[in-house]
Amino acid sequence: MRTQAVSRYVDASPMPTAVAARAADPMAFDRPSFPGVVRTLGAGETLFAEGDDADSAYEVTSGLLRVYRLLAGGRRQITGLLPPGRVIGIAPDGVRDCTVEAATPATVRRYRRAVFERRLDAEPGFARRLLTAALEDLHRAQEQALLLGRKSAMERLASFLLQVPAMQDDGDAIVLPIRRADIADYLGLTIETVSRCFTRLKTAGVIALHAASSVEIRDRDRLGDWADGMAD
Amino acid sequence: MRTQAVSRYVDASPMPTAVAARAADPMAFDRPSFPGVVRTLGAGETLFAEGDDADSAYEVTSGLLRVYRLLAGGRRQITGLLPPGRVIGIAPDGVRDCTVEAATPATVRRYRRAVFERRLDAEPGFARRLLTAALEDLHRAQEQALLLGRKSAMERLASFLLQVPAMQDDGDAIVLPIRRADIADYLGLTIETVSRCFTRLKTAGVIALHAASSVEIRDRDRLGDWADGMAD
DNA sequence: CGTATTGTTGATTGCAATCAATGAGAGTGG
DNA sequence: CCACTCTCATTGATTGCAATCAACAATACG
Repeated sequence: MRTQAVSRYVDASPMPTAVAARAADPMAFDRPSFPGVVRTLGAGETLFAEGDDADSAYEVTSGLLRVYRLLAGGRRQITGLLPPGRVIGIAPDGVRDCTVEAATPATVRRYRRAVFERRLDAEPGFARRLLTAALEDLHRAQEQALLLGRKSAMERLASFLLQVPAMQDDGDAIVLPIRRADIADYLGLTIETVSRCFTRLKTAGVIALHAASSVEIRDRDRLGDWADGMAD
Repeated sequence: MRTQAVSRYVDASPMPTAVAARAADPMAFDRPSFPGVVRTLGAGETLFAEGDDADSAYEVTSGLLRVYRLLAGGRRQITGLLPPGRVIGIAPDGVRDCTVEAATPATVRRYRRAVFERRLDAEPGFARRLLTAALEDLHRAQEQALLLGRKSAMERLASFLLQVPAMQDDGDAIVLPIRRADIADYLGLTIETVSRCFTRLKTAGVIALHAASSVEIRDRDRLGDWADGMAD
């Protein structure tokens, strides 16, 4: 039952089940010989900030982190929304180049620089796995550049909704774990524009909005058309 | 002499001297045991295209490559401009996710997948160097996202001019190896807007335009102010 | 020297930002 | 349980920046 799935999310965990499952492995850094220390973050809590000394890397184990950079006048660009399984904070030069906060209540496993280095030397293939992960991040960054540089507001939101399956409950019912402000800053828009685009998609019958944070994708194909600028 | 430096660029190589120097090493993949095959590209020539099978990686050895993605309606977003020393094309999944062309006449060294793999296994630390390079790319991508998502046209162009030292002749005389169309597609703008911004910076006395491709930075600090939105 | 390509400038339009209220929940305390 | 408040989201009116449309200028090139 869809409703049940949603309430399960609300009751127990900040992330839908699909994500909890993903959290179980993909990267799975934790090893007895290279222990990660679990840290719990409340919503909005900062993991680290731009300019800080970087002496650890982190793997997201639950919740959602937001990575961002700030500009004069308080302008913010969110460059990443990290679901469980993603790694953040490897900084060869020792200084943080972005700020990371919990967008929802979250947990991470922390790996101290020394432990990380030791493992890079001891475990052949570890650097390679990290390389693959970094290249995936790079691909996502490229995708975001395309979105920010060349897509209209409607295309941005539609692309976003299609790309969020990371936080998706199956059955096309999505519970967005983040607020309009985060979506706006991720898409390079304002909250008003994001809201208007939601309304337009709803009016077009492509999505249903049960609550501000509960979106149901009614017609995935047509949403894809919006994302590609093939609809109007 | 400044003029000499510029003419040296025009006469001999598509890249100014500073870059030729950089080309000598930073990454320096070439090893007798892991040979890279040199390939020469004419201006506009394609190295590989989105969707192609990926069986090689490349190191830029001269010139400038442009990395881009396309959207419906011919919209193009350039996600990277690669000077000598940069590596492109490592694709664990075997499929190209972007197109790479020579923005100027260029040369690259090609490393076949098999050679690359062999080296990853044989040379400890190679994967780590690649990881560091990928993380640097990631940082640049983040910077670009900030620019595309939150900066005004003037801020974008000013940031671009300050960040191009990769192609810079010392003495603040820059010969831009690329056309307005490339700058526009890199900055998420149109050529008209780029042109207007150049004119405004020139009128403000911050830069001088000797020719369309020859820009001289007259006041680096004030250009920095423009880049940060602190000028008007 | 003529043609093609690239760059600049001007006029106008249009999309998203900004400014300004209003509405909808969630949590609190009476 | 119901005001009350606080935060977040939606909607409306207007502005403003950059895109588009349209000439025109400059440079490269055969």
